[in-house]
Amino acid sequence: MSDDRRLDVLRAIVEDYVVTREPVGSRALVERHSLGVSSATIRNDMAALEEGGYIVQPHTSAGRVPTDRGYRLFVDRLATVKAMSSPEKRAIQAFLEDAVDLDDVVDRAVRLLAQLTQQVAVVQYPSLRRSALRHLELVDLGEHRLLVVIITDTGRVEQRTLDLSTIAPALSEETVALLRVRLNVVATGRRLSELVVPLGELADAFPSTDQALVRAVVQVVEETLAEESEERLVLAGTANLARTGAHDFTHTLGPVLEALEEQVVLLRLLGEMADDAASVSVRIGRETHHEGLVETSFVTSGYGGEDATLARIGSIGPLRMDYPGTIASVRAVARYLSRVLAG
Amino acid sequence: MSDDRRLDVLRAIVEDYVVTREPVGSRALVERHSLGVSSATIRNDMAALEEGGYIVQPHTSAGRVPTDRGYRLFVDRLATVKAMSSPEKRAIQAFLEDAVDLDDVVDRAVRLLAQLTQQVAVVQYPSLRRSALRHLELVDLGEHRLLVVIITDTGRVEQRTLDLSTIAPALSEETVALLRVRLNVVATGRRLSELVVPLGELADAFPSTDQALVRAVVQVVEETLAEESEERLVLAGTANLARTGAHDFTHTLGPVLEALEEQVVLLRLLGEMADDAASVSVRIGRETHHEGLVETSFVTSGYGGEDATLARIGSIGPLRMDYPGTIASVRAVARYLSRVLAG
DNA sequence: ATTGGCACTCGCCGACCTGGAGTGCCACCG
DNA sequence: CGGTGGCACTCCAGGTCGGCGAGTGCCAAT
Repeated sequence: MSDDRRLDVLRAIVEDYVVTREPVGSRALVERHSLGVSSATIRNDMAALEEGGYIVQPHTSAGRVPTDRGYRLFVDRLATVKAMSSPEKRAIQAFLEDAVDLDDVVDRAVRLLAQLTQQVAVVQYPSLRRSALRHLELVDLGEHRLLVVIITDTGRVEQRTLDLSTIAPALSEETVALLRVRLNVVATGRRLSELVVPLGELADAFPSTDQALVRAVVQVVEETLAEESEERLVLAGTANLARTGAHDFTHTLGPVLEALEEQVVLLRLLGEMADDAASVSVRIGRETHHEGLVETSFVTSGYGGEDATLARIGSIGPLRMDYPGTIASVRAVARYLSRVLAG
Repeated sequence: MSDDRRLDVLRAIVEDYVVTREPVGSRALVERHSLGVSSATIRNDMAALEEGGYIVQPHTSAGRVPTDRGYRLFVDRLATVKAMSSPEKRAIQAFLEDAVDLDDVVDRAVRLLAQLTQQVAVVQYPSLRRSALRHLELVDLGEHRLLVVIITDTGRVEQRTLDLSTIAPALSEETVALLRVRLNVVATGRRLSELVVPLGELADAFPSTDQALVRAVVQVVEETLAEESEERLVLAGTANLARTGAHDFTHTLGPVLEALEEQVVLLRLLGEMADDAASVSVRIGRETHHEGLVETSFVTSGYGGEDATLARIGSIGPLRMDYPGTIASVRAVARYLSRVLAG
């Protein structure tokens, strides 16, 4: 018995089901794919595949539908990745290169991905902790308020204001200038995650009158880096859910939207998938470990450079999505996004 | 014939329909509201209301449903505004006051409004052009790159990087410092919209070698202010559409989501409604002038202080929404949002 | 192992029916 | 003249029924 053919059958089922959205039967299968055997043979294979848990029939006397497990096997062993056409590549690159700042890059990337996949796209802002620091700026706002601005090499800018009325009521221009210089000497060019120790030692180098000030500033910087909540996400293409996936969800669309709004859920997912380094990884159905997303799959990739992944982007769609196409799109956008941020 | 009673009937129809989501008939009406007349009389009134275009019946032998026009009359003349309870007020204020920066305030406000109304909430970022300037900062990033940071009194921070390699290859620390000081002298405390002329004259005060630099910086500032695209929006509660409005839309949910993603559409709407100054205003169905939103209504209010409206917030829900409740929520959030930004 | 054949299962779809809610109208009344 | 009770009429919602067809599982044959 040919094990290969069974896999071919599974592939055919997935491909057909993705297109037609309807359970696919043995007859239709032999007609559309040149499998070289009769429908009865296919039926036997199907029975075996069902035995293995790769497909199910919604009712007796209906065709077969892939299960989570079936899709999993499909993406792991059966899917041949589609290559992007050159014009597509150029369009992607051009579109991203036109961006004016980081917000714009992220915004363009997420819209682009939503457009390409016709699904929901999500882009995570470049991680603060894993970025390298380009500049630290201190601005005296008057009224005992100090603005701390953190600028990373990816162009991300974070700011916090600091109330100094109880710490350093008389804030001199010179102290601020000195602190600015020293902070930058210590910090510039380093990964933010490597900064905690050197920053902690900084206060010692200042006269005792200024130490409280220095410590307060250092603390703000550290807090900003530590804040997980600052792992910001941007979404686009939720409308695609309702459009293309109209008959996939309709009654279960609510939970999906809720899950998408709960950024915590997405952040956890993205975090879990970060293990898989910079390559594309896929979560199918229950693998998302989230109730609202059992009928969806999530394709993600890291971005941000060869060595270290800064953050992730991804595309969320119905279980029966075009996996090869989505994977190709996610990979392409991730790649060009990395390139634009590096350049 | 009592014209007043007809309006009472309309009010009753709207109120019932909002609750039951089903066409309301004459019998049910007399049972639930003490109108003091028989159902036959109500039927006559209903016929008159239908004649006037305030209600329609989906089919013969069905109850009546309010039209856009009916809702309009309801909100204009019949709706008594609900007052927020004191605990609610306090909760709103407390929740908004906990925010750490502008992004956080806006984020909290939009989530809060979505939660209160159980609909989609939208908050527009405080307008740059109408804000006053708190500080302008210039940061030399090295490699001929200059970072321009604009900080407004509402806490909004915009930044742009500027490539100077062709303009001022040798950028001296002193020039930057001088420019920073002079920019702030001219700009601090002014409305950004009043800045164009004074900024334009600034270059003349510099030695000719630096004029190109000054002009470039000024241009960036002006561009940033001019960019309509920087009228940023934040949404929340799209999941509420699918949940509560499940049977209102289902098949028309796609277009609604598309419209919401097209921020241009929302911005136009908010812009149109800005005429109505700081008070709450309502767009019902077709009044939105947008195909995807014909089955929705939009309740908005300006916020940002007594004198000048900085931007708007709003709530979008199905045609048959709780208008008094929504209006109360929008007004309350707008009010406390203004207060928090001012404080 | 593959295949043609065949009996069987079931969901889908249209036809049909009936109950009930709601209307419009009319004749009547205070 | 506005309000009311009554009544005939309409038409949707929901349920039942039966036939069609797609699809299956199994078996005997190759």
